[in-house]
Amino acid sequence: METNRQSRIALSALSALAQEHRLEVFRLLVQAGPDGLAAGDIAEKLDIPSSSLSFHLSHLKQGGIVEVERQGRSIIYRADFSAMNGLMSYLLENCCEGAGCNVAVGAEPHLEKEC
Amino acid sequence: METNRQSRIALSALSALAQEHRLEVFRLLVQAGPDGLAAGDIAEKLDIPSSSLSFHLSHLKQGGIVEVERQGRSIIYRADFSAMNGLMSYLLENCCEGAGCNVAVGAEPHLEKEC
DNA sequence: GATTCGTTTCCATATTTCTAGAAATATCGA
DNA sequence: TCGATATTTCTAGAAATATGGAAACGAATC
Repeated sequence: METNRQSRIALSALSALAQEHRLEVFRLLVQAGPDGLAAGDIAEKLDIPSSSLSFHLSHLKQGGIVEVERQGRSIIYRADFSAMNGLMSYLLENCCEGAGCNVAVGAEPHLEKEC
Repeated sequence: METNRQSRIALSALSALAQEHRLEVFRLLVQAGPDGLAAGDIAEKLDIPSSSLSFHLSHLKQGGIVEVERQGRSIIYRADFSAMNGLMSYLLENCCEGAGCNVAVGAEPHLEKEC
């Protein structure tokens, strides 16, 4: 089984997102945008015990899809959009064997692409 | 914890992808395009025992990211690109609180979007 | 209707992941 | 330095997931 670097990265990003709490956290961070959110704010908004949240945040960090920065006593988490791009590219790599197919691909309906 | 329909769908798609074998299978199907691949072909290409592969294929089907069709004795699997679009939209919903931010989003570098 | 082929289901086992309280760590203000 | 605040690490038990051989199944062929 070939487990190259790229697939390990994609796998850890996907595993990071594939959990109820973490998916909620990530979407919250997407919505928060560049300002991000402190761990405590996330815990409060989603009503998750801090130790559980910390477990999940470290998964998201490990998965490379959030960025972390200490700010005083707080620790700020931010969604990493470029990692999302990378993940998508990997998933759709060599789509349709490079044949000029008409499969719609993109984040929004109007973002279609021949691949 | 709000577990609505959309988040359950996204979660099952993500869990489907978040496994080494299944990620490989999905990418193989993406590359195969609209023709898809028979279960046996996948098993052979990836060298996975048929019972294990069947377990994983049913996960991918359950996750809604592949389509299935019987064709004679074979069972053909195909990547479901529209499900991928839906997943992406959900993940990036209300990005940056609707503020005109400049976060790059899309499957490929040139597919950027203000969200 | 018996046989072969492709695939799935069943099963027990092995492994991974999740949970949250308690304790530890780091930062700040008085 | 002390106390309050914010967060992480440690822990072990519970729950979920992965594995692959054997048996069962359905569709085609003889």
